[in-house]
Amino acid sequence: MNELKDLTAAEWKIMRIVWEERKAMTREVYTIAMERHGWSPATVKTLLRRIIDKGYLSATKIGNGFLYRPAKSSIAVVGGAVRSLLDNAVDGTGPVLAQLVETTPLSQKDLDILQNMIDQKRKEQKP
Amino acid sequence: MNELKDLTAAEWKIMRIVWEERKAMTREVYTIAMERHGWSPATVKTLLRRIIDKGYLSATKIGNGFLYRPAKSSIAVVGGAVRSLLDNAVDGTGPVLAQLVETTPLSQKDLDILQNMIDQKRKEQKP
DNA sequence: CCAATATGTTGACATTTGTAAACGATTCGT
DNA sequence: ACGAATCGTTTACAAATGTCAACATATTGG
Repeated sequence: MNELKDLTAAEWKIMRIVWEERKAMTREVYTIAMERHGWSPATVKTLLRRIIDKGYLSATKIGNGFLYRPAKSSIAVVGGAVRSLLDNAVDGTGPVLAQLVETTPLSQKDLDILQNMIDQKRKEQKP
Repeated sequence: MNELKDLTAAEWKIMRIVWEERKAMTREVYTIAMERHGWSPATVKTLLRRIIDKGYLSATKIGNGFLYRPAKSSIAVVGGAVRSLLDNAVDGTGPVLAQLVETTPLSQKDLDILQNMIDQKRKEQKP
């Protein structure tokens, strides 16, 4: 319902940290962001606030500050972003997905999952 | 070699038009952009110049103006953008790809292409 | 050849994004 | 209870992006 504004490049990096930690306080986030991107605590604080505003993180007050947790799974958000990019694929999503599968390292298990997904899709299409 | 700067949202829309037309002059592009997004010719001109600067379009002078053509295929550019997004998928690319296949409408042909890609991947993995 | 038309270029301006310091409120250690 | 450490909030500012008008120039129809 709520129109989610897209994440910016810097915001993605912060989201990734929170997704990895599953939940984290400001301190945790900016410690990691410091090592990983050399960002100052102030920068991280600003980004966290903006992400909250966009609705990708939820925060609950704990003691001094907040505990942040993802408002949506990374699969959902990344998947959504990718899907919106795929709309730019003039030659169709098929070829792009193929190129992706081709150039991405996938485990045997990943391949099985994809295989199943495709088989199922096929059935649904022939009722 | 040349570090391509990312396209912005508005630039993607212009690129899509040129990819569709395969080649086009300014007039063509902004006529379509006008219908599709309500953009003024001036806006389109600016965007075209910026995209040229970023290296996603090449232009050859023809008569009064320029003939633009994509410097790279949409599959390559879109694929690249998607791959870079997938790096944000904490849970692994496998699940995201699965979710994508699941939620994207795919033609029978698309499914075949994917099927092939997967079969091939499997072979490569069992030497 | 000249007026009408179409193009590229330049300049502009509001908004968003990247990056961060400073300040005031809050909490914690002792 | 009080000073030290921490947090969130406010403010700032340069760069990038979204949008576009004006102008000088090139092209073309008559």
